[in-house]
Amino acid sequence: MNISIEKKRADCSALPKGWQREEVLRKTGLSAGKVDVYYYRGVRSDASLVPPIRQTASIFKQPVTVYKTQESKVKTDLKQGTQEKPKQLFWEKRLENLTACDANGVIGTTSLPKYIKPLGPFTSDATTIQSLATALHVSSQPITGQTGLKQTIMENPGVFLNPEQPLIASVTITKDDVRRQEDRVKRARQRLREALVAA
Amino acid sequence: MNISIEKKRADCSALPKGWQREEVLRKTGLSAGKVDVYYYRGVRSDASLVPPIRQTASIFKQPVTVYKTQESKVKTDLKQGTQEKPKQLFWEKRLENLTACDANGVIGTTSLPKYIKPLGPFTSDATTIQSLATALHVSSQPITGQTGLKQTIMENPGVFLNPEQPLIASVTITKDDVRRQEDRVKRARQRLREALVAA
DNA sequence: CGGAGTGCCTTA
DNA sequence: TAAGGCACTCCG
Repeated sequence: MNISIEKKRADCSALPKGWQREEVLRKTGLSAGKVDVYYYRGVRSDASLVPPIRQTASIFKQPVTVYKTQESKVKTDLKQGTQEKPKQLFWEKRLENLTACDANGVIGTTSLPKYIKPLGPFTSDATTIQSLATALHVSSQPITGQTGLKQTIMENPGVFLNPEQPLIASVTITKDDVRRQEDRVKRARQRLREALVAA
Repeated sequence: MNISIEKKRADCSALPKGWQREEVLRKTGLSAGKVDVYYYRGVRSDASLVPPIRQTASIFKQPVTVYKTQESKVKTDLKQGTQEKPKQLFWEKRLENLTACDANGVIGTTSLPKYIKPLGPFTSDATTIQSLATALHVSSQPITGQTGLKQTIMENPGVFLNPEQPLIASVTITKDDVRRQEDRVKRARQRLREALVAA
């Protein structure tokens, strides 16, 4: 019995981060036996497309905040193969014009620390923060930012962006940074205590 | 204002008799601007599908034989376009096993003159006669029979049959043929007169 | 109209 | 001559 592999999909070190190479064997016709090569880019983290949301699960007697850690798998079977649906590469685009608000209007605004530099096809700080916050929330690996060459990424972000990192330039957090942040939290807590005593 | 033709349906000399070519412009999507080409075959005369029939029209006080010279136009709108109903190409098939009869059984049988040769996907003389009789009854153009190559037509009658001609090989009726037929009618009338006198 | 899969031209 | 890369067909 003659066994031959008809489809083979794999990472490939020569490719930019997040890309895969697929080889498909032609099975019929004059060109049967030839191989077609296809390149696919892995999906960027899209957990944020199903954001944490308040909804009522019937086993609880009150609303509960739930979130999905991974996309539910929906498959469309076309012929014998399994087809993936197209997905949004720059999911941050969806959140571009959304802001938190209450009855009095928009709640605060945010700004980036000076050592966090936006990098990618978006320019607003809000978009950068969304990207970073999602990475921190979802990623199981260290957050480093984009480590590729800025020029390379900016010329063709669809190809060269590292899909597993947020839209910021490479960044290093030192022990000092951590210590400074701990101090800041400590001071904020102290002020809160004083305010409660004074009230 | 930019006017472009979205649908264009026309005869095409490169096509077999009775076929039309339609070009449809894709208006949206990735392939917008491309053209899909469809081929349609004109309907073969199907007047015989509404055969002459005895029925009562209320303005007459007795049954009257009526017949339709052309199909009544029934349109089914599918989406925004006008869809035609599929029609039977070889309508003779419907009549294949029908014969005239009276209380005593089948009335007579028919046979073809030797110079009328059946040509098409049917073999019985009865079918050939139905086809020929309908053509003589309905057609406004001269009946010549199928003028294409017999082999071509037989290999793919659905494509190469001339829809405006009956299922007989090309035939020529000479002045002599007409004169012989006139003589035959004259003699039959003569015999009828004699029979009536004798009765 | 989209997409998988094949035809076939181009390049070296 | 092989591999790459479009164009195109065909069918859902």
